[in-house]
Amino acid sequence: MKASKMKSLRAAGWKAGTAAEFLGLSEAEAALVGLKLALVAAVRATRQKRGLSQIDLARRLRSSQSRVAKIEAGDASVSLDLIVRALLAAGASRKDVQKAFVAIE
Amino acid sequence: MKASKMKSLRAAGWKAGTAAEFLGLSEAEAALVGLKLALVAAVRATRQKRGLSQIDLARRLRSSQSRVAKIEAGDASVSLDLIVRALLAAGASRKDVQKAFVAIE
DNA sequence: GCCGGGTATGTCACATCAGACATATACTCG
DNA sequence: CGAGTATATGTCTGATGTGACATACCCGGC
Repeated sequence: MKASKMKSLRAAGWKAGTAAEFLGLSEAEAALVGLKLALVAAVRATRQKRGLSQIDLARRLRSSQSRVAKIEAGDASVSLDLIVRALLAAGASRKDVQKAFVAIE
Repeated sequence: MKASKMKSLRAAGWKAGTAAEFLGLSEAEAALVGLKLALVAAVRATRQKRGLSQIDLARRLRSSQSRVAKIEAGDASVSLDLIVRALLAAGASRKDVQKAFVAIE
């Protein structure tokens, strides 16, 4: 999806000044992906630390095992909202979420 | 949406052990809302610090002024993804996002 | 008064995400 | 080997989020 968006933008032949915006955009996309990956790792770590199976977490999340698997796999069809919800449902406190967020290098 | 979900759960007459889960859920919901509000405030602050109008930010985000307004208003129809994207598009660095996240009490 | 830039609010068609299910894979223990 | 448990992957249908547009609401200067 990101790649296709970039392609269409390129194909559109943007005018002066838009190049910087474009670069900024992809930079932002990369940052967002980084955040997601960090949180995703925290979800799995938190879940395992509590000795929960994906099914257990799915129950707490009121979702399904397959969706939990997708969350942890960093599947593109998973939103940041759901990742954070999963992290909280896994038992992470607000503070833990913050730490997970900061645990990016 | 949250309220309706809670209602339907209540109406469903949950079994033993589910009560704690239910409480945990609403707690998580509250934490998520808190995170969103903190980030939303950061979006407006960052945008204004850079002297950008909502229209300017909308352009960078490749979205519309009305959506930016909704983001900053904490509208329920706005996802965490979009809030973070807006924050980044407003010029916030990854570090700034982390700080915004931590700036919750 | 009335413009003008900036912001807020409501609506809608379309895109994306969600939960659920089936199914596949992997690993352990008899 | 088969049975059990945990996780991964693909695909549906319905729910939710999105951009765009119209329009209303401010407020400052003219």
